[in-house]
Amino acid sequence: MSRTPLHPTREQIELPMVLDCLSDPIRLAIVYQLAQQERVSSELCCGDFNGLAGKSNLAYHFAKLRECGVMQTRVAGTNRFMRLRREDLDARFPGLLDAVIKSAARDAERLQLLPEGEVVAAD
Amino acid sequence: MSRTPLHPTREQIELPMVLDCLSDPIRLAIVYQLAQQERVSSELCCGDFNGLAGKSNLAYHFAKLRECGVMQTRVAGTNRFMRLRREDLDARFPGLLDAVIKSAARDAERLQLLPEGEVVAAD
DNA sequence: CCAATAGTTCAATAAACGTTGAACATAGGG
DNA sequence: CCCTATGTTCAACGTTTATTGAACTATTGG
Repeated sequence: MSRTPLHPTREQIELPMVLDCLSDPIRLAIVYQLAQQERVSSELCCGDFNGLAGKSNLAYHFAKLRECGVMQTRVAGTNRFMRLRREDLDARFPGLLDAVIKSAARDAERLQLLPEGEVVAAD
Repeated sequence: MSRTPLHPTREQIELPMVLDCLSDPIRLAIVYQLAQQERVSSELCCGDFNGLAGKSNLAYHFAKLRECGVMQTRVAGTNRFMRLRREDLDARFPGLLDAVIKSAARDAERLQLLPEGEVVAAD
């Protein structure tokens, strides 16, 4: 349980897999929160998403996001820190991630993107 | 079988549904071919996609693309003509469709986007 | 060393999905 | 009016998916 898990190389990232990842509401919320976090260039760990679903369900979605190349996991002690693979995604699919995040942000309430009554500063 | 089928309004189009639509290789290929056709501002009918899958399978995917608001179907005689709902999609999710189409175009071979050995002129 | 914390893995379940072929509906041409 | 071409609908199927709780692993702090 200790080694950092496997991630696909940039070239192995496939468009349909990424779109499928982003099409799930829970995974979209995870990605959205990771994107918010990019602004302060820091990472989030599993526990930060506990509002979205149960632990084992989250682990399932994390694995999918990892396997599809959407995010990266770094192991540190008992924590896993994750971040978007922004560079790789932008290189493979220019403009895609931004379009998805922006579209999601517009529909944030409808999509229940934030766990509790969290508020995000406007751009 | 004669009336033009139901389509969601622009506002009813949901991001996760659209992403899910585009995440299926056959549907992505359909959308890709429709996007190519936009250049000559004309439509395609069901038969034009026969290279991608069997008829009933295609009908299934067409229905999904319609229900999710990705494309529109117009009935004319024994034919159904379809086109992308470009304006609606661009209004709801700016830049998304273009990013997907462009990314798909880059990986056209890998994704087997064109039925037979078809060739598309470069941009 | 023990207990608590942080996550993963596994097995089980129900629902959704993609694919198939057969039957059906409709319109148009001889 | 029939025959054909074009698509849709339906039932069946096997597969994949998301979700759950329980068991497990690993690390840290006392």
